[in-house]
Amino acid sequence: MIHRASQLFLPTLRDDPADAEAISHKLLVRGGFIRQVSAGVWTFMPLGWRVHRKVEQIIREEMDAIGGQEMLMPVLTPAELWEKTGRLDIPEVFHVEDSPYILPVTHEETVTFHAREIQSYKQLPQLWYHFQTKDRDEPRPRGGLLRVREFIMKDAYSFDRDEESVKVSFEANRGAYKKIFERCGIEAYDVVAESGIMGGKFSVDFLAPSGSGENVLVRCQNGDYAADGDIAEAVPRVPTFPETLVAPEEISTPGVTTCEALADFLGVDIAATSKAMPVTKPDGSVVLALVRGDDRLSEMKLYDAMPGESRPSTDEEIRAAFGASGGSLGPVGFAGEVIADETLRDGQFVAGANKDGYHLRGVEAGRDYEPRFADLREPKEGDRCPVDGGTLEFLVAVEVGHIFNFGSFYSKPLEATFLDEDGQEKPLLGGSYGIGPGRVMAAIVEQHFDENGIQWPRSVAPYDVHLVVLPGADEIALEAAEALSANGLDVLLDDRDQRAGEKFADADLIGCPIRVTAGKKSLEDGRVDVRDRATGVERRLSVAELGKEV
RNA sequence: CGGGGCGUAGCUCAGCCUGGUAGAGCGCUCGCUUUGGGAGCGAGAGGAUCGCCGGUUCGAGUCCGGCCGCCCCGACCA
Repeated sequence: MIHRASQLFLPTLRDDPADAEAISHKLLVRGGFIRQVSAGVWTFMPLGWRVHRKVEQIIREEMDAIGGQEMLMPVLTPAELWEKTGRLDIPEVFHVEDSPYILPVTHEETVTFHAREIQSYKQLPQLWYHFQTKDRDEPRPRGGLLRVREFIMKDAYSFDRDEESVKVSFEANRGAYKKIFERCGIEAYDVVAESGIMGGKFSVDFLAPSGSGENVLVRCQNGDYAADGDIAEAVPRVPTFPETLVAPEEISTPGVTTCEALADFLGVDIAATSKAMPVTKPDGSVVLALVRGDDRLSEMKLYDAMPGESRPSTDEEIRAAFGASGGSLGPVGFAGEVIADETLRDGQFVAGANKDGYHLRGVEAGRDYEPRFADLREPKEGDRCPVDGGTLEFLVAVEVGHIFNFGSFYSKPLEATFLDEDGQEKPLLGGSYGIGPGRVMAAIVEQHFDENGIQWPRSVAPYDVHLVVLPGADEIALEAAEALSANGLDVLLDDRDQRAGEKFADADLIGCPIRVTAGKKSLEDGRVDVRDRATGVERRLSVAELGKEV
């Protein structure tokens, strides 16, 4: 197939758009792939839509390969369904004014509505999917296609009879996702996602390292460990402890309220200090979370250690519970519960004395206070791999896929049950598996570009070949285009009346994997120049060779 | 929702501090010369109620107030 650039709606831009920061945002806009309509709301222009559809097709093939059945569920969804599952109050849900409908963020309710037609274990398992628009009133769209308010998602849903079967479905989808990302040319890691907030259900994220993104991927340089930065377990360095004391010793630390200042003031390793973070539970009780002075408290992990709605304590609550202000708080003498990070299990630390302007040296867990231990710290640069002690890398990443085991969360309220072999009526066990092709596009660009533009992997490129026609070479260019097209390749024939430099610049920007140039040199020797976009390697081939070799 | 920034031509921006009748480059049209990495010369068209509303002033793109939109950081994120 041949498309003439002179007839396409393909507005490329010489300058970066003023409001773009992320590479993928800049290049996709400049290359004429996408345009913004309003914050987080985007149009895919002809070129962008071609890429989107290629990504879709890869996803479709891999879903079909594991037995997925494509269907299409509507966007408009009765709010009633969501009322039953308790998701109507999710703030991101768009409500349609003066109507009983909502615009859903995903389709679990709708798919479970249909799953009610499953009657017997004999019909299980099922795997259904569709590509459909999702609307989410995101508080903050950002980064071009990286986070948007409306997008097309491939969401798949599995239904199974028991946990064992759920596992099989889940792993099948995980495998399909790996193939999808591989085929799209994306380096992605499947990592266990934060599960605490979802009440123990299991989910896996696929994180693609990227120049910009909202997630942090923690990865061992030896390749044996990868995790979401929110919940990664990493091995912190061992502190240098001062001389051991038989009992805590009070010291005056006037005006010292941060661990950094404390370590400086006392001349001790900051890792040998402890940091107290009081939180208040719904019943009003104050719990003290304790981490090492050089660590940050992970809210996610604290939630895991102490489920329920807690929040940082107010100044008044702190004063009442400790008799001191923030900056001088510590576990010794505190009457409430203390949850201490594992790093505080051994050794003696400097802690707040619960007396403004004073700290205690030589505070030891188990001797001076009785904590409950938990993993509470945020992993950080310099930590070691929990598997082999190797160096950990912290990479900004984009979440390109999320697979989720939700059990009977939806089937129970929506009464989607089946009759099992033992004659018992049981709720279907579900899983959901999402990928946003638009975000995948952005991630591909984030991983494949240079200073001149995008370098699409062949599998998703808008066209296989960008054929640059220079003056006088129209005839041989057309022959070349037809030879390539006859070979099953999609050709962008740049027949615009523009200078060579501009055409080359556009070709680099748009990023088709192969560029063919027909120009003066072709007229001399009857051949064309074939250049690989990614490597820059160029060779001269006859039209006949083109058909065979490209 | 908190913090910061921005809003002037299709695009990228200057002008605002210090108020006085709106600018540049790119783009667009035509011609000639050029033509293998964003050309040169000439001619030309069109183009911004300076985001909106209000205020101050003889006079507001410029100063003041309010609002809206967009971007970035944070919070949030099925």
